[in-house]
Amino acid sequence: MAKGLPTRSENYSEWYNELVKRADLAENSDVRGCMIIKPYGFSIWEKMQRALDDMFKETGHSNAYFPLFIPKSYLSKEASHVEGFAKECAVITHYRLKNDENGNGVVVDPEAKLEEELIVRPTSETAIWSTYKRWIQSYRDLPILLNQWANVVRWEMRTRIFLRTSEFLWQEGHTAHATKEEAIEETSKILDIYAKFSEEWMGVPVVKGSKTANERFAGAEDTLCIEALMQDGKALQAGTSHFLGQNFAKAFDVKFQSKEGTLEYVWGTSWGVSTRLMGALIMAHSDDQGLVLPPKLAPIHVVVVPIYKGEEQLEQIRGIITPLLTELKAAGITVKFDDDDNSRPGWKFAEYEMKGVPVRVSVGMRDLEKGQIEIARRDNLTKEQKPLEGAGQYIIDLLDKIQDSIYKKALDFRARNTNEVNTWDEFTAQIEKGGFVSAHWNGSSETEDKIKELTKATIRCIPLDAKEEKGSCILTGEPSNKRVLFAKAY
RNA sequence: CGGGGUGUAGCGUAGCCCGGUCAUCGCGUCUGCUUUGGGAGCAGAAGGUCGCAAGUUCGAAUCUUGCCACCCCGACCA
Repeated sequence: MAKGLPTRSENYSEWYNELVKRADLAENSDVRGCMIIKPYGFSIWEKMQRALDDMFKETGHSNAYFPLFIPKSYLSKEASHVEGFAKECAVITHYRLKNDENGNGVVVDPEAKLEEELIVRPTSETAIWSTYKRWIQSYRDLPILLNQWANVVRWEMRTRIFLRTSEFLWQEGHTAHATKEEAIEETSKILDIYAKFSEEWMGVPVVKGSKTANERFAGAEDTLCIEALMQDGKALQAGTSHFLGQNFAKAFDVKFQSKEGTLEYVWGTSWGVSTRLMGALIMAHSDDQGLVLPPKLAPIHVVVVPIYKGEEQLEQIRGIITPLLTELKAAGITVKFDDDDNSRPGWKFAEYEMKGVPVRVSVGMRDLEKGQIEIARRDNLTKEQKPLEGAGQYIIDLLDKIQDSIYKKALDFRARNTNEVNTWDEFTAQIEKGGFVSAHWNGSSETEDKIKELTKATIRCIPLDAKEEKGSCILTGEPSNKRVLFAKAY
């Protein structure tokens, strides 16, 4: 009989891997570094997509689709972009296989070598800007606000399911603007959408900030990000929004004629969140019993488990519970009545806890006699008896309460695990303990590198709301005027 | 690409040192009956090129060599 998970305190990463499998979210594929997202896991991703997509549409963006393959030469047009991605690109060199003459299956046909090799997109800036060159001539063509939902490939050396896979799913927004100000505004507008989504839908509090030069996107002038804190005290970059300046416009020669008649380079942004969010969701809330899902992203909100002996009792329960199911469904709540006779209630309880179903209702003959049902919350594992009368509204309200309470719990966790330090000794000790460490820094990449080398911690971001404060750099003692957020990161 | 480790049924494993009824056990699966308020019990059944290849031997899961795959630790990353 399948029993519990490894606990988080025992072995956090084993707990995570096991949970992903046992909750039916995903599994590793036969291709190294790639994952098979299973139906239950994918339906969570679909809910994420839907919510984000709606927000993008509300802010004037449209979806489009660009090809998986990018001519190799495109990548090299923007210097720092190539440098950032060249080391992790899958390359298409041939377009045909043939039967091996020695009968060993199929082999690459050497006759079918491509004139120009193609790369599998690690991101689409180059494909998109080479297109924008054709689409943009005048200020009237601007802005262009596009998004695409796609898969990308980055040939990672070490992979973790959802957190870092060689192929992952994401959305990438690519916008083009006439002015610098407008592009910068777009960058922060998107960051706000990401933060709102993370907090209100995923129940994961995030810090909005900007990246240091070291952590910036290859080809960006400025990278904004949302950073979340996982239960093991490590930080996770959950989304990024880049101000590209005119870098890609210059690389791809994208100019427009302004109202005044001058010819100017276009300003750009790009932004994305990926299936990594699934990892954030899992690690932010789940416990040793399994997954804990915020109701807004749960594929099943409520599961009803009948407890019965024989067909007759089952039908009796079904009859009495049906109005409740109907009421909940009418309120847009996804309910599953689990009348599978092959597994027993105890097994079902454990199984739905593993899968993170927010609310479980169980009903047996004892309850029917008293006109009540048992309602159990996944997030805090409490259960209570409630009269069947009025249970529908109670559950509807409960789901909101759970959504809220999951967020508050994560917020509280982050507050307890965010610490200000002022000396190097405090710093190293606190980094060792985990969590966000807020400290002064002299602003140089060399110092950041040195700190990383010594402690494995990186600057997750310079928080947007960082207040002016005189201090001295944690490593060098040089003056600094604001604190930045350090952590060990995924 | 460096350093370490592991490959035996769908999954997890014993056996390997010391070659010979050793292919073990648990879970899962299938059939039947009894069960059903926190991961059911009994009885029966199916399921394996012991990672691949070559070698040593009368005989190889076990010894030798080569190859492959995966995992962990490092360098790189959303």
